[in-house]
Amino acid sequence: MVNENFTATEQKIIEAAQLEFSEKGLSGARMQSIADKAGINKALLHYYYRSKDKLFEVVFKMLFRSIIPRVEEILNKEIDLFEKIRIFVETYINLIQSSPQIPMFIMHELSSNPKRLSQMVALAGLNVEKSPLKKQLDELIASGKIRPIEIEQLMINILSLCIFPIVAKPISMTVLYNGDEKAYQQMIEMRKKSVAEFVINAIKNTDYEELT
Amino acid sequence: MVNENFTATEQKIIEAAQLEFSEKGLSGARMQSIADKAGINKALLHYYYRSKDKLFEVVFKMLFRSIIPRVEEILNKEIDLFEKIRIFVETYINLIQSSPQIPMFIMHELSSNPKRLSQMVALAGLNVEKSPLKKQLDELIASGKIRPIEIEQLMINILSLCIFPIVAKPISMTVLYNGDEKAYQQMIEMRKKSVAEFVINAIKNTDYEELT
DNA sequence: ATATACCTTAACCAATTAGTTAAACTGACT
DNA sequence: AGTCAGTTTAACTAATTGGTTAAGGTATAT
Repeated sequence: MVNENFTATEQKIIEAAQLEFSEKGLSGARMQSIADKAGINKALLHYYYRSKDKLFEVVFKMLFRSIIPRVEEILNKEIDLFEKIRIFVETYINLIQSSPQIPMFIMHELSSNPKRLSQMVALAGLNVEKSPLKKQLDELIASGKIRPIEIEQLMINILSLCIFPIVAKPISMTVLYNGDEKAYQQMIEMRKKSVAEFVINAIKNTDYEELT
Repeated sequence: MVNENFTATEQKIIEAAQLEFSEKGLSGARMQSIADKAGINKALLHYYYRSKDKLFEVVFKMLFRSIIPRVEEILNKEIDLFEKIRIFVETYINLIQSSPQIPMFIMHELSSNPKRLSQMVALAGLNVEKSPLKKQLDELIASGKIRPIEIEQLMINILSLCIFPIVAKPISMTVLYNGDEKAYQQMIEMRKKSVAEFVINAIKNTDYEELT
């Protein structure tokens, strides 16, 4: 996850910081605690990253930059849309599951400081309107194979279904499963397949076969 | 929103605190800032609520208790499932839209302190498995009108689709709409109808009419 | 060998901030 | 007139915490 001409110590720091920031947020995080987690001392921590804010900036940008390419790669692949949705959902849920605090971290900090994002998006060069995915989607709609839907709505629907249940783990686990961790994990596991089918059914045009 | 044998000052405090906690989280919130927002002074703030933690507890519980009953009410109504989904989605998105920081607030604080929730759920007496909604859903599945789906999965899907786009406003607005606030608002507006149709299409059994 | 980059210890400063206290004011109710 | 809850002002404390500094340790490379 962490790489890119970083020394071992820098890596330890970044990982520790990522964990601490995810758990506590920017204001809740403690430099001492980050140092402890990284197995170093506060002086060294400041030796590498002048201030908490600078460190935060680095961690945040790195995370963001590590996610976007993976998403784009799948979305612009030249495969059948339904297959693409299946692969995306499975890959993405796995990704979030492997570091479940990250979406919360990103969302929370962006929500208290929205400016942070704009530069990064510009930097990442994202543009949904001009993506191959949009073209693919529009063709399928034109041919009547799927119901009309805007690409933005489809994307946000898929992302919602993947991210929310994991970000809101305490809520879903407690409210839906009375705190049963296993039942919750089982649900997430099922979702790696079921979310894609849910989405596909939602957009598939059922009149199509008759029309052909 | 705030009520329940509170004096005017208490109400002002609660409202101010809710706002501050939502924006900044527990650790980021400042008692002085809450006092300012409430138009009172710090001494009086502490006069009413001994400590930041106590105040937080009160605000948090209140919010939680104000949401659950509204959700339950709709879900247990005796109306057609599809109609119920339509009403729920519209009502719920409106609810979140009117105080968009609240879900983030709840999610973030639960995520850094999951224990908080268990008591509250017990207190609210929620039980999805025994809800009228589950009975209704199972009957429709048995009759073949809708595809098999667990009530937990359906619920989390609906909640995801309603909550996430609003909680993740900075992300969706920036990434999907290049920061265009109006386009974003328009999307949310559309979702009040489209999410329900999306869900209904996803679960509706298309073979049903032929079978009848 | 000595310079240089990395690292530790430990003490320290300055700022922020939760929470307290005391003294005084206000207005309603008795 | 007097009591009392609610309120203000302002000064204070005690703790936390971000950040600094100085002195010294260790390795590797030149």
